[in-house]
Amino acid sequence: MGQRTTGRDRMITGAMRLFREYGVAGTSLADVVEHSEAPRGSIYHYFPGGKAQLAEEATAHAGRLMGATISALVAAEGPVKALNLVVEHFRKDLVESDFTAVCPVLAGALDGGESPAAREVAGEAFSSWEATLSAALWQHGIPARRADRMATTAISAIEGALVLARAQRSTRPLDRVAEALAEQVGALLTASETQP
Amino acid sequence: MGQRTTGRDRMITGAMRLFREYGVAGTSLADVVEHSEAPRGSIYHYFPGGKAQLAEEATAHAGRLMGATISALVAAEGPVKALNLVVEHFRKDLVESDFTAVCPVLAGALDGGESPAAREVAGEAFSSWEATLSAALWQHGIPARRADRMATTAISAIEGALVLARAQRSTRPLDRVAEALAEQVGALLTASETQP
Amino acid sequence: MGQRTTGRDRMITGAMRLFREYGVAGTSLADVVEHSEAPRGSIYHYFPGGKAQLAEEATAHAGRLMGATISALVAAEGPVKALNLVVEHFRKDLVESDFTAVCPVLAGALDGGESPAAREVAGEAFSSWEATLSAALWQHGIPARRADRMATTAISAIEGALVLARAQRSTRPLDRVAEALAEQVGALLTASETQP
Amino acid sequence: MGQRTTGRDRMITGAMRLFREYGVAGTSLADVVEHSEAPRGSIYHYFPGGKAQLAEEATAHAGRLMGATISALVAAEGPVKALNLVVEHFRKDLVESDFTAVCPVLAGALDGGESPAAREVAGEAFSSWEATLSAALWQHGIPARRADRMATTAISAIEGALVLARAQRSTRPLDRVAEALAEQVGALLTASETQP
DNA sequence: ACGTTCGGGACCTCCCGTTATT
DNA sequence: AATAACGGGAGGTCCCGAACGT
Repeated sequence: MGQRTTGRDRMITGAMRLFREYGVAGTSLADVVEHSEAPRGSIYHYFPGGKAQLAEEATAHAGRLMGATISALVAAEGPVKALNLVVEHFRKDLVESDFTAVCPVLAGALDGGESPAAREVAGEAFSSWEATLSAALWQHGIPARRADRMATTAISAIEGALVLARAQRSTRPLDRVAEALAEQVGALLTASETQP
Repeated sequence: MGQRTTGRDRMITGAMRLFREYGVAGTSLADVVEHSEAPRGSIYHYFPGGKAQLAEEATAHAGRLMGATISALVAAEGPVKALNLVVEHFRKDLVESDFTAVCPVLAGALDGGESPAAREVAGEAFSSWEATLSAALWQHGIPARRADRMATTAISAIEGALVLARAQRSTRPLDRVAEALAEQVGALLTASETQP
Repeated sequence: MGQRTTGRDRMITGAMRLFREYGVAGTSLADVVEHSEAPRGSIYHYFPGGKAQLAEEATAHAGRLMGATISALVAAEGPVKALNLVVEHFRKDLVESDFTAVCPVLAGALDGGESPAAREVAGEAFSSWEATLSAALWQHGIPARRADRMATTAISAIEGALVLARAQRSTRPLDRVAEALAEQVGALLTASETQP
Repeated sequence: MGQRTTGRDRMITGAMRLFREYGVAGTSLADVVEHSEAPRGSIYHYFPGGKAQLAEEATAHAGRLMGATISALVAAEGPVKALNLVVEHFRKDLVESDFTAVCPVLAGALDGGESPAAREVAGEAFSSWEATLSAALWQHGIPARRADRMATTAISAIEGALVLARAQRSTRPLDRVAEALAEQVGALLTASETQP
């Protein structure tokens, strides 16, 4: 804490921001150093693994960030409201970037062969999100199997809606998915309360 | 009729195949010509717009293909089974490619600035799929607003599940989403039947 | 006479126009067919020798055109006024093209190895112009040796002034050369009259 | 001091040498790196502006070089002999290159749109040469207006004669222009001495 | 340690010439 | 005969990784 932002950190966050807009393959290291205001030659010093390592760490970082957010939100607000706020978070980034920024973890997941590790950590991030969400649903009385299905579907639908929203340059997919998820999760919750 | 596959066609399908595995930016035109067994120098002849045009046409082609499939399936099998078969279709490609191939339209939607047109046609493809699905749901008695939500959510969830499945190297996300969609759509349909 | 302009002619004149602005190497055959409104595939039919032949013929054509102009002018107006009108001619093209068009023959002379023939015909064109001018000066009483020097210098100075004018985006070099030539040739003529 | 020739310098001088023989458009960067024995990938490092910047710097370098030569010669030898030596200089390069090498600044001036900056610096180089020469003539008593005319004409005639000499594969145009310029400038000087 | 300078390679563009059509 | 479809090849851009100097 209180740790000043080092060049390495700036590179990771800068890369994250670029990856979610242009993808990993669509982002050059020159772009990263420019948007990070970091010296050109430092990248190999900080990331001996090169672009692959940078992609991996940026994906992992983004995965942890969003994972922490989800955990905090479900604990504080419950799963229904948490999902809404997560969607809200992505929608904000999307709109502010003029419908280009999707999700850095999605970018890592779709990296084409350059960084198998990035794909792997993306998978782990998604798994973690699913687990957090499923656990919260289960704690609200939803059977485990059904909670797993709902959690995976929610994460998938949000990530997918981001892609649709980017393509259509509209928040409509995101809005609709948010409504549908709220309705479906709400239905599951009321059902679990009436038959304990 | 009986029109033999021309170099141009082979390039589009080859590009489609590569784009869904490596993304647009992650695919080089050299790769395309190699996998298409098409002449190196003909790209510019067939696609004066270069890679951007190729990405646009490949995305459009994939969008129309899947659109036609969805239309046929919902007409023949009804929305619930249609969704299951669509998932089946994507799952097959995914597994056969060792968990790398997602959806060409998704690749076009995420193309980073190189081809705005590809993103646009991806958006149109998604819209068309949503419309087809929503119409089918509406014809089965589901209110329009709810049908729209469900259609968008279904497409989003499937596309998103593909990304999760690729990242986790597992069909589990796809399976779970398929089950959840079947359940949710089924619930809507039975509800609409009981209150005509 | 009355001969309609054929595709071949349009190509030569179009090439001439482009060569004097962008040079031979800087002009693509695609540009030529575009500015000539001639079909793409015709170029090899009309000019089996390809770009080299086109450059040669365009240079030759331009050389003959200007040669005829010089001949006519010196015959009708005498060498002093003829030189002025020749400069006038080049200046008009230069200004109308926003200081880009120099002389097609100069372009042919500077063609880099692509077409040795173009360089050769450029040399012949220059020789012809020099001869015409020298003969005219001699006929006005100037000694042969001095007439040759003057003719070569005049042609050289005009061609060089075109380059300077293009680089400086100004007609000043052309204007100064015109004045200097008029003065020098005038001096030679008056000198020859006084001591026959 | 004693600074060894770096890759960048070798590239500029190599480019200069090629440009004056094949023109800017007729010279490929591959040729430059080959004749410079410089690494292939360093071009963009040394010249971020690419070929345009290389053309600009090569033209500027050549312009300064010849400008310094002219200055030194007129100071040491006077304008008449200076012009003769300048011609000598160009003639040497021309003959040694088997009548292909003209003047790098002329090449920059004729660059077709690829590098507007090269054309501009060529214009400045010519202006500088003109100014130096005109000043020298004025210092020898020739009226300013006439000195300007003579200077511009001399530069133009030499540059033009180079083109004629290249086209005709002969030094004759250069020789004639040298004689004519010597005669004309000599006449002006004697005239200015007799009427102080 | 840290950062600049440098090197090979591969990307996309597109040009020129030839081969099939009409 | 005249044109369009097509092929190989090279050009310029620029990227990523390593070597060097500070």
